[in-house]
Amino acid sequence: MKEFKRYLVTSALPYANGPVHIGHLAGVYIPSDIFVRYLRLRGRDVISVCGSDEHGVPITIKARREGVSPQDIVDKYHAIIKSSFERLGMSFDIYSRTTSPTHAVTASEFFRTLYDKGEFVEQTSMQYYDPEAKTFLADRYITGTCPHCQNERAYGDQCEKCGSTLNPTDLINPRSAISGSAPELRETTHWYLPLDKHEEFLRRWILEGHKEWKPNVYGQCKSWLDLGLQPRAVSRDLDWGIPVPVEGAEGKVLYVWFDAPIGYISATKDLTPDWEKYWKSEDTKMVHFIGKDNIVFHCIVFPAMLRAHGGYILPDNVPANEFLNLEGDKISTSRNWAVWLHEYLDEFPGKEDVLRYVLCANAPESKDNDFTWKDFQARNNNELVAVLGNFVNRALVLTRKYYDGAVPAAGPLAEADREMLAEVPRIKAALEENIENYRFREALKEAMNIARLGNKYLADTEPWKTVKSDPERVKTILNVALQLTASLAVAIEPFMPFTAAKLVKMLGIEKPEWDRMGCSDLMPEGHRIGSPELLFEKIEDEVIEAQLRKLAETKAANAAAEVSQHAEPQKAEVSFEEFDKMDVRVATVVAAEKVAKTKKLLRLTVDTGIDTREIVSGIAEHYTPEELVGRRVLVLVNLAPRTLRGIESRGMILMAQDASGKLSLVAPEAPVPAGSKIG
RNA sequence: GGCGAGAUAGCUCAGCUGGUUAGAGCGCAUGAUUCAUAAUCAUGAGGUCGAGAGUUCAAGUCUCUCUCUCGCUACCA
Repeated sequence: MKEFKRYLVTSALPYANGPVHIGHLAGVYIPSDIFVRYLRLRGRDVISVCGSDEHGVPITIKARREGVSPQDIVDKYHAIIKSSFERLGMSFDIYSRTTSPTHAVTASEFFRTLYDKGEFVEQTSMQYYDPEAKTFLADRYITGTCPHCQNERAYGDQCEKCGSTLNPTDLINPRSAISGSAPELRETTHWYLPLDKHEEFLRRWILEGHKEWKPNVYGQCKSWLDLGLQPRAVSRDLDWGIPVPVEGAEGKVLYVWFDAPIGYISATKDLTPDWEKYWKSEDTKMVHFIGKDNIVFHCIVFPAMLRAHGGYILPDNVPANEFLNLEGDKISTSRNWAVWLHEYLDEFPGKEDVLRYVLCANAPESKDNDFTWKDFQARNNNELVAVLGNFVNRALVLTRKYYDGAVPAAGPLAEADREMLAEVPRIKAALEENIENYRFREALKEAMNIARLGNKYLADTEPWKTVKSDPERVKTILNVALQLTASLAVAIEPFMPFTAAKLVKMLGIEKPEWDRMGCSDLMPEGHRIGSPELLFEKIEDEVIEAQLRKLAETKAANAAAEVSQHAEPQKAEVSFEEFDKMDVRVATVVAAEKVAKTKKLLRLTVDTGIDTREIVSGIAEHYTPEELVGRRVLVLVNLAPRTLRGIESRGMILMAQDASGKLSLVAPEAPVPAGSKIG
């Protein structure tokens, strides 16, 4: 096992086009904060860096939509994210941003170094250009009609209605989102990082050198490597971002995914002049905390960048988590299906640790998980209140009652006392083992075990009874119980820093060092404890119901929005002659089969009354071949033939589509023979 | 279609390189208890470990096939 002298912990840079929600917290920030708080408690040399990711196209689009500048957008969300992190007790050593001056220099120099070393490939391609706005258009800036579902508001990279992934040139009737004019194809040159050149190295480094990475991370990397790596563009034609530091590259900026991870480096530079010690010494352990959507960038692209640059260390581990769902549905910023951190902090003042606890206890460490308000309530009431809060309260109240708040002296230890005290070092070891291997939910369980065992210890020794028969014995019991509360204060600190601080204050001691956990002199004899307060309070049903109502309202609003959104405006008027050109017929499906190696395509043989012909239709996700045979359908028979997957498709089956994209056959109400005309 | 991850008690999850009656927390039932925020403690019920086949003296754990969920990727009206 390699010995490291210091740690560099990075947490995924939140994208500054919206606030942070519980999914981000459970996946990235809570685990990261537990890890660094633990390392600090152990006296390790550790720095934790993070910051807002503020470049990229989505921010410019949001700015345009709201009629403000991209800078306004990132200023707004950077402030919200930064302050909500602070309020949650995130203990970054620095929370920076990628619009900082340091970052501009760092990212620029990084690019230039790779450029000068010849680590890039230059490639010219045809891209849409807006002649009116005099700018190349990013994929997202081009709208047009989706060739698949005819949605007229599809984007150049994706149709949000049918979910298809598109290229800008796929769009029918493309338009610039900036000026509305028709874009033209022009040549543009970009720089590409030839990942294929680093493939062999990455393969060895990850697949052979890091078998200990989490299965989801390792598997995802293997999947990418086995597919074969392709050169990846690192520049974009855009006016928001870090300019490409090359002569003649005016109007080009670094691709956001190139500059974002460099943000970790710039943040470190802003934090300490000693930054190179953390980034360039082999005895530094670098750990990237991210969500599963970032695996490829942190395990493949960024390491390739660092290696191409030279002089930098690579991550020792990338403990990516899976996703957290909310009440059974995927969290979505655009659909407002989320519990927003800043809203939670306002609505649940003083309950920062409850959220931290629940999100850690239920973190999606090995698979996607679900956050429910009912579970949130149950964990608070049955675990935090009943187990942790209750144990501390019992110990402190008894001490006040019997000894007026002064720690009693321990007499000779009985078997039960020794057994109890011996548990703590065992728990301490388990905590260390689990945290250092990124198993935070298991670690949290161990920390809670101190309180659990404490409750059992009190139930077994029954000081409230013994006090009448053997008051001397009770002194020992409560002394032991108080030592436990002090150990507890250290053990829970990485997970629940606010509660730990409150507990330390109630005990009237300094925060004990990690290695003193389990000692039996943490609470010295005669020391006066402070006044007991409750660490946690019950959360009533009404509070949970209110949150559920809020989500129900969101759901209703989304449904309403979807309906209005999809009642698309009427298309341009057509003459009767134009309409009459369409030849729509009733036809009967005589045969149907799946097109091999496709997910959506069916090859249909239909009797149109005119002839029997083949039509390829993308409805395999909505209809099975069996249920189609014999069905009457409407077919546009004089549509120009098109060849799909080597099959000539002659005509189009008419389908109705609902808001969710579900397709439904359209057929005459009464049986009408094949070949009947529609019109 | 290809690839990856997951599928274990009502719920959320542990189960390392295959080895005695499959574990934990919560929930549930019963009992005990009252120092404590009706909190706690004990006991118990509850699982053909997604389905099927195979390897083995022995499989939740290895192999193959299949099903479902999530993700990546390809193809696509």
